[in-house]
Amino acid sequence: MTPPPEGTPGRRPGGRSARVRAQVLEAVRAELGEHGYEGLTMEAVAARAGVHRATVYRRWQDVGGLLADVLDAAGEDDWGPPDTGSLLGDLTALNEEIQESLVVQPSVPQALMAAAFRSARAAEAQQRLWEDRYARCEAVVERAVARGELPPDTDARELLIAATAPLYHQLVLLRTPVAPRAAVRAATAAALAAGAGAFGRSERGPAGRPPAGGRSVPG
Amino acid sequence: MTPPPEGTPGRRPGGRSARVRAQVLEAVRAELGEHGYEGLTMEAVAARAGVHRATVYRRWQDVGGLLADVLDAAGEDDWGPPDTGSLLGDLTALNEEIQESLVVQPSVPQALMAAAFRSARAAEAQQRLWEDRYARCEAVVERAVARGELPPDTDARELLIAATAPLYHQLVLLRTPVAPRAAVRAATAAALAAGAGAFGRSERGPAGRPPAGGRSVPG
DNA sequence: ATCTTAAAGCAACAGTTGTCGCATTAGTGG
DNA sequence: CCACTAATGCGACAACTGTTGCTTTAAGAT
Repeated sequence: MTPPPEGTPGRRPGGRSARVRAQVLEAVRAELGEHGYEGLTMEAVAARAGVHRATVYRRWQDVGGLLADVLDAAGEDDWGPPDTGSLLGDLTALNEEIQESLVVQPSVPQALMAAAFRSARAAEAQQRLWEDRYARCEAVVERAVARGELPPDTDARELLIAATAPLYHQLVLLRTPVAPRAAVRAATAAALAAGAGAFGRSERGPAGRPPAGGRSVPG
Repeated sequence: MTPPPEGTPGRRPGGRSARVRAQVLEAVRAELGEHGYEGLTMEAVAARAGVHRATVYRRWQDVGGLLADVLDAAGEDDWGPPDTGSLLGDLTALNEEIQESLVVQPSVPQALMAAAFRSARAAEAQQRLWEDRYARCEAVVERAVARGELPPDTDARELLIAATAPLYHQLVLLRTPVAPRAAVRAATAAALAAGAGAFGRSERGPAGRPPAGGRSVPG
């Protein structure tokens, strides 16, 4: 979050302010990568950024503010979901990406989730990021529907959550090591349920129609 | 966690120590209920328990230690999963319990999960609690298998995680309001996938019936 | 170039947090 | 009832955290 709204007249988005912001955000990421969330202090960030403590406090208030800014910056990339040609392939690849980002130690995403518990501002930023990511992933479902792999009234969000939630649950909440094939397993289960109409938008459960096309599982 | 192992000779588990512990743990729960996790300070807990600050620091070290003790105490109850007579009913009822405990504000379970991010000791205690709860829930799957609702080689833990993860994901991580029928939806999807053999312990995916339609995925 | 003024630097300060040595209390065993 | 000592109470203290007023720097405009 850039405290001074960038467009306001009288502001100075150029030169130093921008430089300081970049230095500080970079320092935050570096500290997160080295010491994780617990090790993240305003003091260390300021020192690493080569900036005075008071400056960091004034612009970002607290650790939550710093992370909120990092989160917002993270949402500005051009990430898109994998496109492998099949629903199961897409979901599996997506899960593998998720798994990879969560198992590295220390994991920046993990740290950001932790931060969301401590700071309301970080929580809001985190929510925006989730929303953005899941929205982009809806393309996966739309393609599957277009291919005839899924019923047209499939609730994309619900399917995506069902597919990805187990990995987050185990790696973030349960903190359990996951089996190597966990990504495929979760993707398979979700795809299977979706094919059977479990995520139809109509209030009725699994539709009466037979699961359309698509092999349900790889070899 | 009770720092002095209860059985050690020379210790004094009776009278005052036990009383102080009870007062402090009760104070922690009360503070959690009133101010949530962020509002939980050693100072406030000590004051509420009518105990000196130094005592709390000495016995529990930090906030994480306090919550670890609360978590361990929580695992000593006689909770068991619902038994409704069907797999879908059990999973749905379970999800509704979960949902209920997570939506009340402030939610003690949420606070405990938040704590697990901050303190290694709390994280370990949390892990023990999860393990205990999921282990107890395996009864649900065993009953379903006995009824013939599920293939005998169903991996109970995987099924349970698939069924419950979406709710945790939305309520804890995404912090999104969930549809009233979310509990049933997630339970249905998991039960459906499980019935099709998606959680079989053999390495092959869904077993039993051939993939419906048999059409190959374009790609 | 020069002026104006956001924004950063600086240092002193108050509030909070965690630690420590010592005095006091109260279980426990004789 | 008494002696022993683990555990708590107490208060002083250092370290850390965040705030504030003032000074200095440098971006942007004339």
